[in-house]
Amino acid sequence: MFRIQITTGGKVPIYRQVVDQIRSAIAGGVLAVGDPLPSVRGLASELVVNPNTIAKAYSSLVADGVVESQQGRGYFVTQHRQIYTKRERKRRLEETIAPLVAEAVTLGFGEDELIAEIRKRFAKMTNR
Amino acid sequence: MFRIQITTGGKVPIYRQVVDQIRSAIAGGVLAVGDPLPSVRGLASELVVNPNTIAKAYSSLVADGVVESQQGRGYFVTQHRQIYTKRERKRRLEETIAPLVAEAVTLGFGEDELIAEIRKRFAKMTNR
Amino acid sequence: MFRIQITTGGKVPIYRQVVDQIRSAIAGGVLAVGDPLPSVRGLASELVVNPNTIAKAYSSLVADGVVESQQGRGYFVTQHRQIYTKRERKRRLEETIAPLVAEAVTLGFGEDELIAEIRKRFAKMTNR
Amino acid sequence: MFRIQITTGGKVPIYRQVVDQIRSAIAGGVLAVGDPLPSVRGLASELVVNPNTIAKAYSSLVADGVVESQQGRGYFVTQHRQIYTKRERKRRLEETIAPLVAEAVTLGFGEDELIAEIRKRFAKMTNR
DNA sequence: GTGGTCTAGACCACG
DNA sequence: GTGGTCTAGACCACG
Repeated sequence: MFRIQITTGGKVPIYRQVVDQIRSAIAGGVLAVGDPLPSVRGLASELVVNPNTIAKAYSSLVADGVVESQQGRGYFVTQHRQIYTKRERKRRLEETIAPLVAEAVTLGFGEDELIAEIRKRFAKMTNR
Repeated sequence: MFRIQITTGGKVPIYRQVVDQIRSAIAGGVLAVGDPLPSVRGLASELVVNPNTIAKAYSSLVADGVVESQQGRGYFVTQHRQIYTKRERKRRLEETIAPLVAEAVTLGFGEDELIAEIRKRFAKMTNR
Repeated sequence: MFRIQITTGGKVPIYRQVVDQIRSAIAGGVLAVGDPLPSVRGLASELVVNPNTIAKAYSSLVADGVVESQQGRGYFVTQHRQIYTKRERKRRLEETIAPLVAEAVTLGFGEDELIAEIRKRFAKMTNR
Repeated sequence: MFRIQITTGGKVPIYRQVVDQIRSAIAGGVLAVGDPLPSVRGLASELVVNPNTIAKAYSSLVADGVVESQQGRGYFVTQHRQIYTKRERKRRLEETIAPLVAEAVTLGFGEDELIAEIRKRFAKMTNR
């Protein structure tokens, strides 16, 4: 079953977490084309956050063409198209990796430990 | 020679970029224990940013125990002590990993591709 | 009710006074887990100082893990986790004790007098 | 024997450490009235600090009437007089204690642990 | 309304 | 010359 989980108090804003997790769910096949998203109010009350926050996340997904709004029925997953060129995707990935590796080394973790933690994170994502 | 480069207009704040790059330089051995950091004012004028922004970055490095400030002399790389508990270090690593994995998946990268990129990053760091 | 009071013109910086008083309030139970801190702007205008000064104080409390910032909502007292290693905690305590003892001796107080005053301070904290 | 020890990288400036330790030595009887202080240059080279820093510390002691300069011979301990009223001394002590106790509690130390550390600090001072 | 980042600039302490 | 603190004020992101 598809569940969104957020953490508060960290640096990542709630709406970003919602966006990222829905994208991940689509990319991972947990949400298929045509599937409905949870309702804005339902999800907001479940996560105990402001409905505006969920609405903002969904709007951002609509703007990116990942989901569409059907008047009065809710939000649904659309065909997800790759937007960036391969080169651009790689550049963005490398840009994100560099600070992570620096942080991990600062915290005293080695290459293999970091990778083990990343595999755990992936496992957690697909299990959900 | 050790140079810091920043990009403005993106979502990563300037002070964060400075922190990340100095951490990378230390992790990669470009900056060794006892080495001075560029002076706050010098770096600020070189990067054309406000000295307060650099001061904020340096303070954050001091809080993590990787550099220290010597009254009236400047900032220096310290002998790296582990100051956080194992639990806290793990919490921080997970907090950093979660958004990265979400971003990678959003960009269409799978687990193995991400890990390959991370290994490349480690290799690049130690080669230099 | 919880009030912060500062003095200017002394050697203790304003942001330090704010940090110390909030710590005392938490240590003494005046502020409990989950309680909000005064808003940055609200406290700044109440104390007639710049909001940046309060923000600096609050950031320092976040770094020590005693409060957390919730995006767009404010700062809240967290469940207190021990984030530093035993060695680091001891190092910090010694660093704080050394100047205190020097000051006490300079003021003409002996070991037992100082300790009596410290016990009084603890008693005052828990009584409130 | 009388030895001054300083730590760099902390928040307490070097000249303050020198001043405090000399005052403590006098208060503790390690330095008696008429005893000479180490020479400015000698102490500076021993501590590997700028001679101006030592000169500044000694000037501050002269200004407070704790030591006196004898032209061409050096600095000597004079009769130390209490400057503050009892009430003022106590007020200053309490002012210093409050943040220490808050810090100790934040770090997870209890009353007895803090006091044990303070006794250790006193022991270290008199042994030296 | 809440915090987060940044600039421009001042004044001071320390070495 | 070096960092440390603080002000005044702007603009933006988040909820």
